[in-house]
Amino acid sequence: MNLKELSQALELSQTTVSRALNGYPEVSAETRSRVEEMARKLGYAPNQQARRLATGRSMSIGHVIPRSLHEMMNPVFMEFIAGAGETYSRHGYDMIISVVEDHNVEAAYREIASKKKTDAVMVHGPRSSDERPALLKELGLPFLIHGRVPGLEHATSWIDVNNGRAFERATNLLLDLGHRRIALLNGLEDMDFAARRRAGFDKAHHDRGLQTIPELLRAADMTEPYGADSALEMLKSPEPPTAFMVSSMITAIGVARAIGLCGLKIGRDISVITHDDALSFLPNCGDVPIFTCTRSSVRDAGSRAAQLLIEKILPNPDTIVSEHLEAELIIGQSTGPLPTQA
Amino acid sequence: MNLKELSQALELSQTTVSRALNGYPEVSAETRSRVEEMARKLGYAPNQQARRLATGRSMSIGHVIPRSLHEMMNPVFMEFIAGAGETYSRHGYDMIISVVEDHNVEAAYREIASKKKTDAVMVHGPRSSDERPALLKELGLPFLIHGRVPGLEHATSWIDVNNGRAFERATNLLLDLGHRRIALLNGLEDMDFAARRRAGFDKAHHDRGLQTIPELLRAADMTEPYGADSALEMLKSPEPPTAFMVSSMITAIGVARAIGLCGLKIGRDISVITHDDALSFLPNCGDVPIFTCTRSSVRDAGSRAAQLLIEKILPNPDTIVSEHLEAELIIGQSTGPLPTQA
DNA sequence: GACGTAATTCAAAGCGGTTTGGATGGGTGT
DNA sequence: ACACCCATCCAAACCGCTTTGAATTACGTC
Repeated sequence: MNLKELSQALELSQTTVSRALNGYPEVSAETRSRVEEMARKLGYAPNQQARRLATGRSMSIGHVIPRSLHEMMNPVFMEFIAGAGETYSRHGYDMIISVVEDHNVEAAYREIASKKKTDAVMVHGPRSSDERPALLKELGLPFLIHGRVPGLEHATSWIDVNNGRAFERATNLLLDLGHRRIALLNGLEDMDFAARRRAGFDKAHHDRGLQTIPELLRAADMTEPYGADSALEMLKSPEPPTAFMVSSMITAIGVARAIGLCGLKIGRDISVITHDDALSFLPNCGDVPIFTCTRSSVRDAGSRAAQLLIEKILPNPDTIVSEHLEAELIIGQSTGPLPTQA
Repeated sequence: MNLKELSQALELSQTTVSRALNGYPEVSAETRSRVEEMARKLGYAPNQQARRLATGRSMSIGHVIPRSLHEMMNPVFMEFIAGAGETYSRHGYDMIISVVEDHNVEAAYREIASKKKTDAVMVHGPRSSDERPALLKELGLPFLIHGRVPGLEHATSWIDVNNGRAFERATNLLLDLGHRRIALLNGLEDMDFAARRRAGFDKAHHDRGLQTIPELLRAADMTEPYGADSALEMLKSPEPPTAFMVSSMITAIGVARAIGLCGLKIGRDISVITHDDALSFLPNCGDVPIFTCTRSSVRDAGSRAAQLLIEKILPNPDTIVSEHLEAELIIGQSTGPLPTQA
């Protein structure tokens, strides 16, 4: 069932039928309803490909995921996608996802642009120095970044958690509780989000005239064993930390395991604060969550990002929009005052 | 730069240029290379939408994710997607993902079919009674199931881990070690994979004339707190289990936490075997992995599924292919013989 | 009753490719 | 020298929709 057949069944021109269905004003109300009814009866739906060709809009948004990024951010990324996906479909957009090797990212974007595959792209996991914004500008491909690229805060559109502030506040909480040997298990610090968390962590110390402790600072892919192994090693060292700031729930779970293995009790002997992306399969809620955390729903971020892209950037690709999401600081069971030396 | 312009620059017809680029034989080698060179020089790439309209193939595969499924399978799902995505792009296919509310799944498929959005779809997380295969057949949309629908094993194409056998073997291992009070923390048992795991668990018992213990059987969304809360409750009961079979690493981590909270040692006091989907952010490997597990890479499954869909099913939509993936049973640190009563 | 205007409707021209059904021309066999 | 056959290449149709520009009809006005 295509437009031609439908218009013949109605004894109307394709023009009129098309206009009736697409809500153009130059169609009488009566005709429109007649068309709509017939379309429903005959089960007509416009061919997507044809419409795309005719309008020049692909009605889809691209997500290019570098393999390396995916390895690291896997679950977080999926949650973002879920949020974005819902918003896309509400607006009639498709989401197309390309998982590519790192060295093929540029080629992937070029292909999207030259073949006119999508109307815009979402950029994930920006690094402190990231070449994607320049490339996308060159290609004329509208985009929005989940995160920020330093130096391009005012030149690109983005949505980002206020990572610096979140980690500064969390660190201050630990300092207020008396902790002075605080470990930081960060993500890889060439990632912008990790650099900002590190900066917040440092700032909280420096503002009180305190120094961070080099032996207690780590940066790596945020896996569970990373958390466990690092924490184990630190806890067994001559001068162990009394608290941990952790960049991911997954890693924090590893830290908790290590603390248990050392026969210590989390929240009493050792404090832990983690960033919590509010992943659906790792709920950390309730009156008193397991982990004290800085929380910001990455799913909401995805949803909001999609909305900004579709409503602000697509209609006017030169618009620059940016939005900060503040993380909540939520007190759970994993923090407590510095234990007094028994 | 479109085909018309390119052909003018070459002083050839669009037909010839199109054929040269698409590898048709009726073009001389010389002409072909001349065309290819010029195309490269001018940066020509065929417009995706136009090609789709002309060929009638969308060169894309759809994944419709019901919200409920997503909640549950989030990380596993993402890993599958990653595997499939790589295979897709190698074959020139796009992956389009729709996250929809459960009650909109049917509508989503109907839309894909009527608008000709994708050439085929991948079906995720089949339930013991699942209406999607029938719908997709009605719509004439080729598909492959990741998992199986009971009763349709020979009527549909699928790829699936041999869940029954995996859990049967794992349960036997525990029984061999002397365990007689084995808890099962399963996924929701209206999901086919969970039903099969349950069946394997039961079979291992029944084959030895043993009964499973109703109080020790649970089925729920496979979150971390589910594991922790269930295990805690069971361990504190008058007749606690001595071993756990768990359907997901995430849940197993919760179990491990509960064991720690009870002051017990995993592998010595309490044994745990989990299914391990080989998620990249939860590596459970090394010489002696943390968890004894039944392991099957869901990423490989995705990759293989995509391959079957593209290479077997698309060329001939009536083909029925099915493939079993065997899970490895890997001994880690979380299992040991039944402790002798001290 | 002629005329300007607004409200509807339509035929046809794209959009940018692929594919069908010839045309053209050089080489071969007799 | 002639018929015939490939090897190449091309003009035009087609995919199914949107949109431009024009035609038709209806209506109120002077």
